[in-house]
Amino acid sequence: MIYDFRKIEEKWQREWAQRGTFKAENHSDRPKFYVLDMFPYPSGAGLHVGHPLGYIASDIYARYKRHKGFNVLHPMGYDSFGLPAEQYAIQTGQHPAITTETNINRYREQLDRIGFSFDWSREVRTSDPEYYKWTQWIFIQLFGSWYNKDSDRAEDIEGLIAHFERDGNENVHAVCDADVVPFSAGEWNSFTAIEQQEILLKYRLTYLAETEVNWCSALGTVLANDEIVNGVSERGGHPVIRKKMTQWSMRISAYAQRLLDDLQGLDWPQPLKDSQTNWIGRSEGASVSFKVLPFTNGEERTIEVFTTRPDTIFGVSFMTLAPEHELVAKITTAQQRAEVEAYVEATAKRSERDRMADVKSVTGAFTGAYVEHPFTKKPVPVWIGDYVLAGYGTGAVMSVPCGDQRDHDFATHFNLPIPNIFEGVDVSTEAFSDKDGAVIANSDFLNGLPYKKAVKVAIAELEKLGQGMGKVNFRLRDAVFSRQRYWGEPFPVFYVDGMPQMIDPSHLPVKLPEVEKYLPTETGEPPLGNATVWAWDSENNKVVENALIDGKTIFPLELNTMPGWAGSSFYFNRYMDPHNDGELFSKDAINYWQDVDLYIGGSEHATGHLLYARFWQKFLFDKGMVPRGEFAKKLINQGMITGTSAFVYRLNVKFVIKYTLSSFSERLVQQYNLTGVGEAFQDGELGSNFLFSRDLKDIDILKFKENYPQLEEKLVKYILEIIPKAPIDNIEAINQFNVSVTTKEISFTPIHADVLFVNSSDELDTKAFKKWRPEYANAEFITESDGSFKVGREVEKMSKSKYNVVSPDSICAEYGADSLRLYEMFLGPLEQSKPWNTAGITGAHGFLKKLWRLYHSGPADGFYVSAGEPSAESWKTLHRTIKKVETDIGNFSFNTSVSSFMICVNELASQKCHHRAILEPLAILVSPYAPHISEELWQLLGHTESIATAPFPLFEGKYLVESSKEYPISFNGKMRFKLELPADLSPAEIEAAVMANEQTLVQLGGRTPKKVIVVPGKIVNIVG
RNA sequence: GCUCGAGUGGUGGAAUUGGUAGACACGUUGGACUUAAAAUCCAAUGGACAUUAGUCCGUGCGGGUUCAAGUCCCGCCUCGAGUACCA
Repeated sequence: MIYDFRKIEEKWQREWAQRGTFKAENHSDRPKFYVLDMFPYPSGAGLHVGHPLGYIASDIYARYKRHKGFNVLHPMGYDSFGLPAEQYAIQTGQHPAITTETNINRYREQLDRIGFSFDWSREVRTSDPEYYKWTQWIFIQLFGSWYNKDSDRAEDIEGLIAHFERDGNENVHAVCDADVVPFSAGEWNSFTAIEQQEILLKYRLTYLAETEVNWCSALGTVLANDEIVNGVSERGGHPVIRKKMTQWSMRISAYAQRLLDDLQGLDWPQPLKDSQTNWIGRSEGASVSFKVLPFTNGEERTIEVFTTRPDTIFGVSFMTLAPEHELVAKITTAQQRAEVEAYVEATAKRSERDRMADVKSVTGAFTGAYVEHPFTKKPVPVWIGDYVLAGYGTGAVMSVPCGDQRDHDFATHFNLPIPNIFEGVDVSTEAFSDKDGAVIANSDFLNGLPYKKAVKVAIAELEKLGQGMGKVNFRLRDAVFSRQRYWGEPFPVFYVDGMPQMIDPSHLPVKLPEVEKYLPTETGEPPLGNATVWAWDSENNKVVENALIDGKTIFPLELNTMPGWAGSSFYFNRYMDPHNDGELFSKDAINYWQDVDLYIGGSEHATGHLLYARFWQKFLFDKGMVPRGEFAKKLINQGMITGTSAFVYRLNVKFVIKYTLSSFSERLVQQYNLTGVGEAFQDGELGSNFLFSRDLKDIDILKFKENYPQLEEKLVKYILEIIPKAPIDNIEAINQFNVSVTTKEISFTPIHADVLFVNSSDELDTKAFKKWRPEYANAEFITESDGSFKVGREVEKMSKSKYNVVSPDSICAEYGADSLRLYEMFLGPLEQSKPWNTAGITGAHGFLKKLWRLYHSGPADGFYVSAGEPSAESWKTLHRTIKKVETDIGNFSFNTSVSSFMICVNELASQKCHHRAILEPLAILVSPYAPHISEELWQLLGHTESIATAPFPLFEGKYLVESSKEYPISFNGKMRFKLELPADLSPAEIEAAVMANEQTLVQLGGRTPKKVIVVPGKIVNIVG
């Protein structure tokens, strides 16, 4: 009876769906286990074999946990808002909701074929109004909260208002805008409502503020820092510049310290934690304020700087501000104004990418202003320079050229003094930035102190002056939360007198309006401005169309939408109770499921999704809505499956054309610098129409001429056909030339061939290739000596543009989902990146056939297991496998457990084991990996219930007890032979037995060993 | 530049706490079955030398510790990932 995987897989996928086998209950006596995958963005390209890798691993784990008696939550959904759907809409006019729906259906079809045990009844889609209702709801909660540094958590804004009414903002320690001015209770109460709202906005956890943003004009939107890679947009690679715009921001910076601290307790990959630590970028130092000179008409200005080296304060010889620093315009002297303004303008125009590409060149300008050194009271010149970043610290630095290389470069370039404050160090050519090697000198009260002490003393002295204090600074900046896009969550916000108002949660969701154009409007307004009327009727509490904004009952709505990460920052909680219309999730559900036990996804989300999601989780935790401050206990980054691209090699040729002139004019002589000789030469280069097989491409011009004389002739002919006939465009002159071509140099350009046209022996279907690339329709394929045309191979990222995509559907069709699952796991360690090679799948497929045969090789055709007692050998094989598989799953070492299955089946087959006592537990062991075949065998074994919840076989050590051990006997550490000895011998007995052995005597050749090492149960080493 | 991670056969990769290097699979070669192919099964497969027995070499390179090193220590090399003027 053959293993008909198509029938079996289709049958069980249908059965599971009908029976609701994997539906998780929110109430259970069994312990809970939550296994989560990062939900995909449903792109138009569909899945390739790299995508399901993590899903397969998590599915194995989820199935294993079900066998172990857990109530498993294993949901799946779609992160379905985002740029590509919208870009597609702009190009084709198709509504993103429609293309998204199509893509989701395709994804679902592909996922279903792989046999995942997802509980689809809990599916969420971020673009579904029933879902984004809650994204909007959380936004409202954030708006209604402020961060209290004293309690170190987010609190309701009402409490803050009460405090203002009672005591003003004195003694309020909030994480908020730096430019909040102090006010008393009396002042607060006398402020207008709008003034009060303006002040409160500076405290809220999400706030509207004019900030420096990353503006990408090609995408027509702002981008978050993690959406920019190497100075260009992550999507599309468009240039990005810094620009001031009024935007919604999220005060993630309030949580910087907690986000850092709580990493400690997470079982996440170290590289991922490192990159979050890096991104948060905590640094300890001091803030120092410098007074701006002179103190005219009583107006005293100071410039704040942050430094990690307050100990070097006596080395300050100038100060540098970021060109965007707000004081630049105010302190620049009339004399320097023109230069400074020109510099500021020039830097503002530069894109991020230009700036990054140009790190080495030093630029800047002198403002003409001076500040006073806090200790020496000497004037310090103030410069601006773009090496100082506006967004970090205060956007100003105290420049210590002897201790900081960038300051040193700047000083050298502009000829500024470089005072030395280190004992016995030469700083004339290079700054001395080694903290621990330094003893401070020329620094008044810091003289003779080492780094750490000097820092302490300097801070203490600054505090005495009231001009500084110890400070911790973070690199992490607040996250810009608005996007000028259509396909995202609308804000639940309308504006009254220019101040943002939250729509009452009872009226959510605020649904996206229909628009005709998805591009931002000409005026730079977001696409929602394209809706005929997109306004809020505050009387009837609804979005209205075709009504005039009157500022009384009809108000303008926020036109921006939320960024992609909004919907993904809490979806793991929503899965717990996805259809709850009255709450984000019920108390019962969240208290039962608590948090994610295992989260699997890509490492590219390290500083985006995974940081934002932790932030929102902490916020919900502060508000008492979730019981855990971290949402995922354990996280694994699956590696990438790379593609194996195929190449053909196009012959390129460098050639010389010789023009022999029968007669030539004075003009030609001049134009081509002819020296009176009747010849002119011109070099040329072109790609030919000849495609070479891979092993032929390592050939030089001499060999080429020798090996392919006819080809060279053709090539010359080809060149003659397509090059201009004469070095001038005078038609009449052509006849005066005799043209000949000599090939001079050849090279090969690799050209992608679609892997679909390549068989397992790397041979290319040249007909299919020609049809696919019409520009090579007339190309000549130069084959190997055996007549085959072979492609070259190279490992690259799997992508459509590289024509190396292998789809899971084609694998499922040819080998089955179980084969795909096994093979993906078998490829190598989960976390590692590894190349896909379709040829290898026969190994996994062959294993499944052998497994099937194990249950089908009785006396008659068909299913067969026997009763009775299996051999000791078979018991040993089974229990060794149970043990191995359990430890492997525990270590997420799925590749090694697949090989242990292979070993097990190979052994059982050679033992001719047909015993139910062995084959029944074996089916369960294999079931997490290859669920379809296991279900089928389980049913054939006579079970009516699904195998999914069958208890995992218990390991029993008694089956592995050995009566003897085959000892490797080594001499000076080199294994020479093996010796079977009883397992219960003492070391002395082992030694005696080994020394008495014939082979030992041969090895020793009469010498007496110096020492014999016996490790019972392991090895014997004879040192001679 | 900085921070991580990794280098093992033709290929993907195994190797418990320092204890038989190369499990398992792909590929290759040879054989059986077959009219033939597919499928299946059997055997060989790190390199060199050797008729066999066997010997020597071998986990990126150079040292070291140890009875014993892919594994531990020191110094390099190469590749990959992340980050990048963070004061």
